[in-house]
Amino acid sequence: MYTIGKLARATGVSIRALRYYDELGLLTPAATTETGYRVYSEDNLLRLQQILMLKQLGFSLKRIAEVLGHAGALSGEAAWRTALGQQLAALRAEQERLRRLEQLLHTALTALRMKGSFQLDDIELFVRSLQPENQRQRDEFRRRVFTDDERHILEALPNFGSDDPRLEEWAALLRRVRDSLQEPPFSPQAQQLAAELVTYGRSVFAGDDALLDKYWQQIKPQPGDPAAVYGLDAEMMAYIEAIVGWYEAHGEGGADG
Amino acid sequence: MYTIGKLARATGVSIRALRYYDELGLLTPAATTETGYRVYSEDNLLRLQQILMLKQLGFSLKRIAEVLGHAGALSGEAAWRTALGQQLAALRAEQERLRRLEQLLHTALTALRMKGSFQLDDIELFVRSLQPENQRQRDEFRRRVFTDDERHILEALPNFGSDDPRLEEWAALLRRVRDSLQEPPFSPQAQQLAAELVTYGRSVFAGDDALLDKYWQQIKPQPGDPAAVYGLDAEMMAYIEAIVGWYEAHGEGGADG
DNA sequence: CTCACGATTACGACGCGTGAGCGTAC
DNA sequence: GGTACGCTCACGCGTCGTAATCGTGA
Repeated sequence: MYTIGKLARATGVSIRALRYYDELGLLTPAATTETGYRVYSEDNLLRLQQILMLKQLGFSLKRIAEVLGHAGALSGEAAWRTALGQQLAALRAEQERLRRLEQLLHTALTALRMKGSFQLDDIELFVRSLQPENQRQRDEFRRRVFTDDERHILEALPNFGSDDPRLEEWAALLRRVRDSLQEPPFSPQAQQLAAELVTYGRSVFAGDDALLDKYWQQIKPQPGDPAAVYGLDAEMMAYIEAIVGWYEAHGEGGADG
Repeated sequence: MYTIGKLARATGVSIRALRYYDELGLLTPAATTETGYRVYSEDNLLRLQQILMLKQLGFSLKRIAEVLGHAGALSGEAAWRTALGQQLAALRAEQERLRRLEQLLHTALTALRMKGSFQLDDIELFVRSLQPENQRQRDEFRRRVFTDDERHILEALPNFGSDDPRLEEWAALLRRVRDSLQEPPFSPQAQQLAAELVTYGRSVFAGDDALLDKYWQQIKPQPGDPAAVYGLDAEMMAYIEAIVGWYEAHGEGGADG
């Protein structure tokens, strides 16, 4: 027999919590004194320990009440397994949700690095692009247009929701491009950028210039259309083509397409 | 200029939510008519979009109020980066919490398979064993006692918090052992179990019988002491030694240690 | 006059923490 | 008779959904 205070000390549960469990009907004291004091029995202690265990496992009090039942009997192994399995499934779903949130945050940080600010549109674009349906469409498109080897390289491109360090580099690069849109393509600043863009492109496309070109053509939006790849709207792509074109015609590289 | 209903339709936010944001001071309408109608401006719309964006990213309304400030000005890129970074950190912490919860649930399921029920003790044991300090102690102990090669094998043992399918096998096996504790070691049932235990041990210890023995000696608790490895208390281990001993002396195997 | 739209007020959900104000046990 | 313990309200937290009841606009 325990008073509420003793039970609280014995189990580490607060007195308030014990009264709350009583109020919920989750843990009803075995008896009450004439003066209204709650009196807990050993059975109460056992049930409380089951409650605490399920709480540890992330069950809500309501679920605990369902699982333990009014009687307090553990309803048999199969029922336990079902309850635990459901909890596990719910937990996994929540983890999946958080994983997507994390991708979104990475996206936001990258957008911030690219533009110095970001808007709802940026986020919405990514919420959409993370939908399974869009992923499927994109994959299907890639399967039609690219060979297996090519897709292998494309899938290794820095992924927007990740914390791939190359993303930071790419964001910084694109930001400088955006800040240089007024520069004529032949200016030293623009040509410096062109050189860095070419280097970056080579590195992420594993030196496969032809694939880079093919990909570049595929993602080019119509003027005014939204960017197919974040940060690469028609204006930016046109400018990049201009400076890289000049770079390849006159610059140090002077090489292929 | 929008009435509350138009703004709601334009943004997908419920009227109730807009009124709530007003009440919080998070989104105050630009004006109010004499009759009390809220009137929203284009600036209000922009601010609402920022609010929605941050909500997408998992910010609480209170955090949003802090980040956006009373003025509504975005406080500069660095401040944004800080806010997003903090949110990312919080998100990661939450993910880590859920990962541990998942391990706990796996543990509970395994305990259930082993014993047909489980208690707070079972869970507490694992809560403790998942503490970083205990992990460190165990690692240190293993470094003292086992060679690098041996530790390589030990680390590949089925891990309790995982969903390694071998765990299921192990749990089922141990449960049958527990149910057979009354059987004499030479009974066919006990000998069948011994054979399966030996097979299982060989498979998870990559055939290294000597290491299996060494490990077995290390985890053997004093009689009455709690099990060092879940499910392997002194009684169980003594019984397993008895049946496997008989098996190796008289059974089909008839082999080493 | 109607009828969609606006307003305010308040309860509910979750799991208690934290008082306030009072009676009880030792 | 002190004081540690118990009791019952009741607010607060976060984010609205869901009435209920009433006034306004076209």
